[in-house]
Amino acid sequence: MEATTQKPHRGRPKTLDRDHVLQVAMESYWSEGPTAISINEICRRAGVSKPGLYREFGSEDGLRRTALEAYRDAILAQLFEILSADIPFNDALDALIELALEDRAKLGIPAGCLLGQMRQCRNELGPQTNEAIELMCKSSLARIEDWIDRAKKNGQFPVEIPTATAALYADAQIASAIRMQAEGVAKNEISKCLQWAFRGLGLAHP
Amino acid sequence: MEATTQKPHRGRPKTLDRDHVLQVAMESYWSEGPTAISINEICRRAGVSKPGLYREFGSEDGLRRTALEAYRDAILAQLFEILSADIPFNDALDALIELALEDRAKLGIPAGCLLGQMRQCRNELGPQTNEAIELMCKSSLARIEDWIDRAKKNGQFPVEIPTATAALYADAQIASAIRMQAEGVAKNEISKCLQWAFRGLGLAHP
DNA sequence: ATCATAAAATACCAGTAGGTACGGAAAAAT
DNA sequence: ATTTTTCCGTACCTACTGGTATTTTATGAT
Repeated sequence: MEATTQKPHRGRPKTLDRDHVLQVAMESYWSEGPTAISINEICRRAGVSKPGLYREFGSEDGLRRTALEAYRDAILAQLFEILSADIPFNDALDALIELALEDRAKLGIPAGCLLGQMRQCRNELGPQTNEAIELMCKSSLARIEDWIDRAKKNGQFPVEIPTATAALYADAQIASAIRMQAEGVAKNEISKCLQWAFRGLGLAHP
Repeated sequence: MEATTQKPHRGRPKTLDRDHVLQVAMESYWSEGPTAISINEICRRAGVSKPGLYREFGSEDGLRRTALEAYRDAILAQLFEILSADIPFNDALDALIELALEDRAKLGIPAGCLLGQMRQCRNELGPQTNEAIELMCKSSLARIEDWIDRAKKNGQFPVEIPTATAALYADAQIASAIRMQAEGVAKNEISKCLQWAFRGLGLAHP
């Protein structure tokens, strides 16, 4: 890449706000389901014309993929940060739980997890989106594995538990908590569930 | 109800095979997603005309609701049977795990859980379907609670754990296992996850 | 001033969605 | 034989889907 955001200084200047469209698309897919919103509706909500959107993202598949990448950068990044932080395992676990259970309404962001939603209707999504989903799932899992391996080295996680399976387990538990939260289950109940879940791994968690 | 399946003995005899249509609809919704299949496609697959289908089920919402009820009677019934069986808690747990992890491909039935799928895209479904979903979720949860309460009485489950939350937890764990299975995770890995999950409740499970 | 370029948006495309009006056909009742 | 009742399916409706051809407009380069 030589000149990414460089102005091409020729032709009609573009007025389409790419980031705004992406924000609208991400929130729409996130809050109402990745297959529940049409391109037309996104254009309406973002205040852009359809050809404009197609010029920018190529296709519905391209838009969904890019929206998912925006979700990764805006939301999943927080998760990744906790996972890679150099802090005690239990502290990270607490931070993860706090992140998963934060009050979405108060923050003005949708409930649930866009990646989780897309993961569950992969067959309804295009190849680009599917590729992005797979990449992100693998990346997330790898980060969790790395997190667990580091904890093992520091004697904060039982070494006899296979890392890969434990990562799968942790991922599932967090996803489960987020899903419960999106369904309206009380925060303290979800908290209890997470405690039980991680106690099963043989951790001493207050 | 006085004459439910009684032949009305008048007018043109119906040729539409209601059960066949329901079977097709259930499997289609189940394997490809409750919002991924159109009425037209179901008609094609079932070999019935659209007005015929509408005569029988009233609307798409009605068909989805009825298909979900068929799923309850055909599939969830097995779960309910285990939950209400008069057997030791750990035996029931084993049976549940076995049911959740049975080889779907070998049985010729789709992976995943139709109720779980519908639960997660409720906002895309109609009022009838939503009502059925809520009823089934509540009913399932009540059966799990009853199961746990019986185990408590027999000293097979720690009484200090609140039944309602434990039921929520158990439900989430089973759903999680089914989801993992549908994603292609190896059976023994899911089995390990379930072991950890239920060990967290303080049960002595081999 | 003119030309090349790139982005704008209207208006359109074929296909399909959920849903129905309607005339025909098969049975029982008259 | 005719009527009544019920179900059949073709053909159609409007609305909307993802996607695009086309013309207009705004800029920099000549």
